[in-house]
Amino acid sequence: MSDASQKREESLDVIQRELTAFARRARSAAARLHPELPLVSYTLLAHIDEQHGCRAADLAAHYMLDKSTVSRQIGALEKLGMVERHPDPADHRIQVLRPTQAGTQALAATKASRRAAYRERLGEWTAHDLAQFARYLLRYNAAGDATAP
Amino acid sequence: MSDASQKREESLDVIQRELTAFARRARSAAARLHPELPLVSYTLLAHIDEQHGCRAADLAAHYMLDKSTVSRQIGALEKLGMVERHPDPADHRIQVLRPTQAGTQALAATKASRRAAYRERLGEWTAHDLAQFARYLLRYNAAGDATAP
DNA sequence: CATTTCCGTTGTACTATACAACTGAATATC
DNA sequence: GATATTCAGTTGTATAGTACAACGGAAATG
Repeated sequence: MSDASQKREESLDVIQRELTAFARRARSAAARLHPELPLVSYTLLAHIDEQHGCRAADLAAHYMLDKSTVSRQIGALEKLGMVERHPDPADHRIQVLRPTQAGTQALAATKASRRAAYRERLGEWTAHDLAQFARYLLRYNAAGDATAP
Repeated sequence: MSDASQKREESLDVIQRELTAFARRARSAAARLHPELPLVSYTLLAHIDEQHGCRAADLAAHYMLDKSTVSRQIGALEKLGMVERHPDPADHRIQVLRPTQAGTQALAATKASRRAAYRERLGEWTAHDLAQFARYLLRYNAAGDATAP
């Protein structure tokens, strides 16, 4: 194996290991830091908000979740008063999901507290390094959803 | 807010969002690609292997898992014949965990298949970008285990 | 129409996880 | 040296998140 491709392999191994380590820790850390709005709910709620309303099937597709999982998660969010289901007049099979005011607020609060945590954690980084890291992550995630990790 | 710190905030948001997206997908993708050795078991087994034997408490600390969780995971790995527990003669409280031959093999196989997936996914990247990305991930993960995401 | 396909719910089961209570072993304190 | 404390691991119990399968109603397609 050439020297260059040797280096590539090493980098790949590091990326694999570190991303996996991150994934392994993400949930517990999120649960600890934001008990009021669990990671999964947060993620779904954020997506609903960004899309300005969407269907359960969209969430399932986007996050590779079973529709039953999404259905229950939405149920939980509804019980918390964070989302509302609006029947679509044009197609009675569809429910359009929208964040309630409480949902929007909770989302903003969680987003702010997460941002603060990241700001602290990455406080030593230069703006250039942050921008580079963000760019790499975007590129990585865009590279095909089905291949990780 | 200054222009520079505006940029910082944007990068932080991207990093937060992309890492979260990754974490959300990691489990299902791993389960799909490697049904024979689940993500958690794989991770623990890999750590045991890299450390050339370690204690359950080390695993718990490193992955921020409860010791009961580790205990059960190790139990599962043992039942699969992938790890052995060796009592430490110097301290009878301690069990040194070691991969069995079967464990080492399964680990190698899974590692190879993951590496192949990564190689394909990141095939377009230059060696330099891979190295940079790996560096950032290492730095990120080293920056304090308790703050993410 | 009849069939198929789509959207969502519900029943059931499994995995990963945490917390608490416990056992046994080593260390510290008096 | 006896007692108390701390440490390593197990087990009981509970919970969250998830998948798969079976279903119901609604729409699209033949």
